[in-house]
Amino acid sequence: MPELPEVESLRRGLEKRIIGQKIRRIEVRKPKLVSGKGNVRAASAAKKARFTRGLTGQRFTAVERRAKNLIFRFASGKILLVHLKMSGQFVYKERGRAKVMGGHPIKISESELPNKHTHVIFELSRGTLFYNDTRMFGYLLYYPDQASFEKENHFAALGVEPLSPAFTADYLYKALHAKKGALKPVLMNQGIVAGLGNIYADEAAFAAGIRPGRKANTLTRAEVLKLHAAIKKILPRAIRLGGSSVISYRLLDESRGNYAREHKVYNRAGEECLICALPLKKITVGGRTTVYCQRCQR
DNA sequence: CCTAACCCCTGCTTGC
DNA sequence: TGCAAGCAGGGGTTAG
Repeated sequence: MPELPEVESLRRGLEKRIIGQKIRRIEVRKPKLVSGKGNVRAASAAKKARFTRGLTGQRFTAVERRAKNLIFRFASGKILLVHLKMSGQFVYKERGRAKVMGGHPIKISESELPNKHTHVIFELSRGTLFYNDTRMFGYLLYYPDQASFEKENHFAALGVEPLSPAFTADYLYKALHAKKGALKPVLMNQGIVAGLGNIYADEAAFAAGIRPGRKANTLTRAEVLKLHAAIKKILPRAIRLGGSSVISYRLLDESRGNYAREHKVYNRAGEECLICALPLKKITVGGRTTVYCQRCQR
């Protein structure tokens, strides 16, 4: 489940590989994924044609990230917005043999693509970009220009970027104290902090020594400071390691991110707490599987 | 104003 | 061993 560090890692890989390249051909195998919300089957064919026509021949100029969204910009001003949701992934394969780019040899994948989970294929100048998505919750949205992108205002409900200066301990304190519910749903609320998901919410809560189920408005100033510092420390570390590869998340070259091996609680229910050795407890908070240490987290 | 439930979808896990 | 039901999960939407 790609969260901010995974999407950011992917963004960096995409930036390195595809900027400057042109889209030669597009094959949309699952029109639903490029049809936006409220899609009716009848509208899908038209949306697919619009998507394909609109982006064929376009040259990539930038790859940006907002929360867990990827924003591809083109020389013409056109825009492609992608959300990977649960299982979306991009894989890029350079045509021909491995060659050195940016000082690193490109890893040639062993897997065969396209496969049954490949829903959109972008043939680029020098290679092929595959969009795979097992659960098909993800989507790719095409905007003909900046104006239409802004008009749709897809990011209207998003809160601050946790790695931006706007995300201060004070901001977090106020947000937490404005809520009556548990801590974890607040951390995962994209309208408050944009980009945290199940993994990093649990990891941050552990690092701060706070139970995910604690009422958000009972956190002290000191606790919020620790939580804020934990988020500011964990996310860059995870990005540096390429994110957490659990389930289907892979980097652009299909390699795995290395942050999963540093998880202290996520996916470790029943295993020993790395601090006190007590078995980690698994509960549900806000409808999400949650793991924490009953002794180290208060 | 909030929270809980539902939904989208497939693959893995569990239980019989 | 096989199969069906259950579950997971981001996040938008709907119901309560």
